[in-house]
Amino acid sequence: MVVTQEPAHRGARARTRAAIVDAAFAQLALDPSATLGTIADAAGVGRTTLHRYFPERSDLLDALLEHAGHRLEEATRCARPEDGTARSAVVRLSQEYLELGDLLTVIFSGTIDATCIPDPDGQDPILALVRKGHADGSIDPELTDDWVLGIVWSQLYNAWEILRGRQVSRHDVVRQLVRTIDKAIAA
Amino acid sequence: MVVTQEPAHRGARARTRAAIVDAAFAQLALDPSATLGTIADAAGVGRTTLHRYFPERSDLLDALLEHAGHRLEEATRCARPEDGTARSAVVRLSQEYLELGDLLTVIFSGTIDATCIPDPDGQDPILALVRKGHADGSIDPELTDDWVLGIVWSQLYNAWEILRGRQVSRHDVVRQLVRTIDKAIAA
DNA sequence: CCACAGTGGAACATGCATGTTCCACTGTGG
DNA sequence: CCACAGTGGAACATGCATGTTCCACTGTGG
Repeated sequence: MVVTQEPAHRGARARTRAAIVDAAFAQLALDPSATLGTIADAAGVGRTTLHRYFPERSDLLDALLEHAGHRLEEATRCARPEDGTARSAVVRLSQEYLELGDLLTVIFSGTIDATCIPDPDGQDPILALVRKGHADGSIDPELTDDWVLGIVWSQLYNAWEILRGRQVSRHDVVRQLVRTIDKAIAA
Repeated sequence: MVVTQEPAHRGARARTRAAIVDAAFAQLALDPSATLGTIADAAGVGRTTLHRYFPERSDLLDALLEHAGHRLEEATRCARPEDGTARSAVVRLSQEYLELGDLLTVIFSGTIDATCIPDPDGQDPILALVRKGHADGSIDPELTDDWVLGIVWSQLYNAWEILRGRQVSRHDVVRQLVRTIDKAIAA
């Protein structure tokens, strides 16, 4: 019975790879110029092993980009962007994205270029919602699409920074994030 | 007639120094790990000259910190933080700070540590205003001091990014910045 | 016109991150 | 128990940013 390509070592390789990717997000969120050695240490693997999975730094960054793309897609799906007013969808989307944690910081800091993450639909899901919100009148017409997009991302960044820095309850941060974005973009 | 310590070369030295500091803000805003060579080029001086003014990278960063402190103080003074409600003062302060340009990006990105910039009064002027706003009821009591502070900084960062990236009128950006912060922090 | 401040290029030492190669070790599936 | 995938350390080459030294050049104030 043929299962997959690499029946035996698939588990180990996948686990090591995931550990490196996770550690990379964590370390690059702390410092965008984090060393490969630092990342390897954080992942609990040798630097040699890291290079075995990602021969060059850019290969690792590519992997982060791809991983980020999947996570964003998934989060977008969870937020059910089609339901209710566009404004309420933007708020729901923000909550989902907050779950992405360090990934937000890495995207926002420009360490990986999120504009290279095309949705399956081919465009930024938040931007699409903002346009819809301007059309259906649920989002402040005095604010441009770009500006509203910026509000969402910068508040997400802000929320995550507060969440990981000080000892604040996740619940309080989510409440304030939702409240802030909703107030700011409301028509 | 004794004027100052260095009558002749004061002008030249001061000008070169200022050019380096300005270029450093510009380049570090583009990339926090910008090379000293890049900064020297941008300043239109040789790398040797840069090292003559700032023997080590950290000396340059120290100078940026000090310069930022003065600019922030000046901007704070211009905003007349004592006038009107604390909320209106926060909005005025934001407008003044936006004038600081790349300095905002450099502070916000953590390239220089702004928490090391103590006001003459010994504390962050925005934070002081936020506390006052919570006391006088002009700022949303559902949002913590830290959160409101974060809103202001992240929106300033956002505003400056939009202003320097795309070709948008300063006027439109200021209008949206003021509107966004005012709406978000209003009680 | 001369002295001197200010400058920039060339050449160098140094440290450090990156990337590679090789080898010994470990654990697990057959 | 054996074969082999997976691993990590050691040792090395390389590139690049940093920091230093030295010297020739420029411009300006006296």
